[in-house]
Amino acid sequence: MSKPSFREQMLRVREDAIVAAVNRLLAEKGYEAMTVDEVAAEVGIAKASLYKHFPSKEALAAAAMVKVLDRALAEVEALGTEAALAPIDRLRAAARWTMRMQLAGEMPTLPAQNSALRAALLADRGYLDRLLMLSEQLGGWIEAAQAAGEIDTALPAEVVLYTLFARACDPVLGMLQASGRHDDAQIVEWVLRTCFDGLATRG
Amino acid sequence: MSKPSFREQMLRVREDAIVAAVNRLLAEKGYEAMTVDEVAAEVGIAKASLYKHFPSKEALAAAAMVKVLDRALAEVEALGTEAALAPIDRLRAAARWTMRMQLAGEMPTLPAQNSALRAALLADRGYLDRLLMLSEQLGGWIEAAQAAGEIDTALPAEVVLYTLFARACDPVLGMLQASGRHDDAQIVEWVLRTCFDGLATRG
DNA sequence: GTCTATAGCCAGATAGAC
DNA sequence: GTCTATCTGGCTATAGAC
Repeated sequence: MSKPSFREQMLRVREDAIVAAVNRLLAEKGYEAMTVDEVAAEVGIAKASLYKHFPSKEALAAAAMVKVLDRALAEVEALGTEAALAPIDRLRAAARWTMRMQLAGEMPTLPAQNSALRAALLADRGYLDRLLMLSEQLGGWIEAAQAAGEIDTALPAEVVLYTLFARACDPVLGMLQASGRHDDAQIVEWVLRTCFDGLATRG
Repeated sequence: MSKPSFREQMLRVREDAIVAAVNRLLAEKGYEAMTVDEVAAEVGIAKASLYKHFPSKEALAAAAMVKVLDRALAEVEALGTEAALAPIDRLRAAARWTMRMQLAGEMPTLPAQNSALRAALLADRGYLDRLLMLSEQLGGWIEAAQAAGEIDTALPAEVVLYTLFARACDPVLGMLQASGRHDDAQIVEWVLRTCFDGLATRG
């Protein structure tokens, strides 16, 4: 590996800024409502310059989604090294991380079933590879948690996995935050509780 | 009340057809991705004719949302008359109904935080009135369920209410349906279980 | 690689005949 | 009220100078 030149570093920094802006806008308004003009304005460059870095709006969004998955994979890897955690507590910690991300305005919502973005992501090898890797990591924890009697064995691992992905975009977080009556930490704990313990009384 | 004329009946039937088409398209692709041309094509009339019935795309969507709330209110009213049901079972039945609606492709997704539709709905008295009425009905059941020890009292009623609304649009249902490996009834029961009983083992 | 300016397209909304 | 045809604006994407 040769040391990257100054120009290459600048390029990388700029592209990171672009991806960060896209990520924020995706989280705020979703793919369809986000415009390339807004992205350019937020980064502070001309729209044409964006297209020198990314060939299309879809590629822009895909890069942001890949970055989110990379962050999630890093988080999961870090959780995996904490030997003291029970499998269900790893899952809980991962879910807590996604919820904090969402409240911070940095978690793009899942693409709707029939979105132009969805088609682009399904054709993106980098995205699919990371999604698969994350699914396998979490799937391993889910099976371990079920084997340890921590997760309901009446639920297929697939259902548990999808539920965790969906909770990363749970609109309940935003609704509670919008009400302005609660702080973020409290909101996260409530939603985590509904996710893992359910609405019904435990007894 | 005078008997409606034939013309008025035809008008009503046509507008019902329009609202039904909008409802289906909203459920399928969401507000931003739905086009007025598609609505017109599905109803089988010219786009300009649509605008004789509804002044804008937003009004079109709002009418569909109002209709959904009316159906939900009717369902809730019917559940309220079944004296044998415990409060939590009323809530469960209401949630089951929304999930079946979603799997049938008839439940529009909640408008995103920053959507043009959201602003229109917040300015629509008919929508807000119905939403409030539904919230009060469900809120009453939630408090009764908590008083009876059926719903976790560590959760504010507000959190429970928002969670039930959010589960009406839970993407997990669509993901499981898309996998094609399970039938709708099974999917509903799994998601209901995750909602009320949580992912963690009970016992 | 950055910019300004604009092409090309598509969707919401409207005009005007019938 | 229905239609065909069109207007208008905004959005993705590109041309071309520097």
